[in-house]
Amino acid sequence: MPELPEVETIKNELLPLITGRRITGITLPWEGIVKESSIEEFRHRLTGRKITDISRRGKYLILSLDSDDLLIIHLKMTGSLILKRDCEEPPDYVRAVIHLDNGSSIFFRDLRKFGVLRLLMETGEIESKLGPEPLDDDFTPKVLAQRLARRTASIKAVLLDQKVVAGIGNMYADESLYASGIHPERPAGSLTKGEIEHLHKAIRQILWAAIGHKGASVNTYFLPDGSEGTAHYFFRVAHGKGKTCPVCGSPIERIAVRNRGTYFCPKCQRMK
DNA sequence: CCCGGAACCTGAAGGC
DNA sequence: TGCCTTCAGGTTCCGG
Repeated sequence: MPELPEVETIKNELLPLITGRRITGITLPWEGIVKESSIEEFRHRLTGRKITDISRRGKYLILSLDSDDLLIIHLKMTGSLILKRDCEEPPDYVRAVIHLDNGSSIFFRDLRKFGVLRLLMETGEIESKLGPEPLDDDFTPKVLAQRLARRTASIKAVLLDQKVVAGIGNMYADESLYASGIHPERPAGSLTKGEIEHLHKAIRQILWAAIGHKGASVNTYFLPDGSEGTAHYFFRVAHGKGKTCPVCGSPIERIAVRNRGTYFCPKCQRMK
């Protein structure tokens, strides 16, 4: 499940390999992956264009083109981008292929077909859906506090809201709440200043560390070369079925918050 | 605006 | 063995 660290890793890995490359064609084994433009228009606007940059905002990947179009990629839950030579065996579940002028292609594989490709002229549409980048310098505890204030929903649900903070998903929400000793069902607006400061620090540390480990390959996430990240080896509660708390030894509990599997230590993360 | 639940999808895993 | 149910969890849509 690609969240901020996984998407950041894909961006970092692809950047030196595809910038400057020209797109020679698009293959769409599943046309439903393209949103908001016709297949013909999509192909036409991409074919022959040069990729000038690749960046990330929240969980979105943004390929900049020399036409000033932006190719917006969202991997949703099971998407990954695999870069392969055209002479190699293609991966399974390929929904789109971006053919490049150096004999390689970017394969968008996505078991569950939730992934999305769309062309935009500017980033306004995705900016309007996203809150601050948690790793930017201007994401301060005060900014987080303002975004949690007066919210009655659980802190877990609010952390998953991309308008509050961009890029946090189920795994890193659980890890951040565990690290800051906050019960996932606490109303977001009830957190104290000290708890918010702790949570803010935990979010940044955990996301930075996960990027250092090139993301967490808990399910269908792979790096563009097909290898796996190792961030999940360092998870303390996320996907912690049958695990025990590394601090107090209590069994990790699983509850559902907004239909999300939520793991926490009932002793270290109290409701108060 | 805020909140929670359903929908979108497909395969793996577990129960019987 | 095989069928059935449940689980996985990012985003959007919809009703309250």
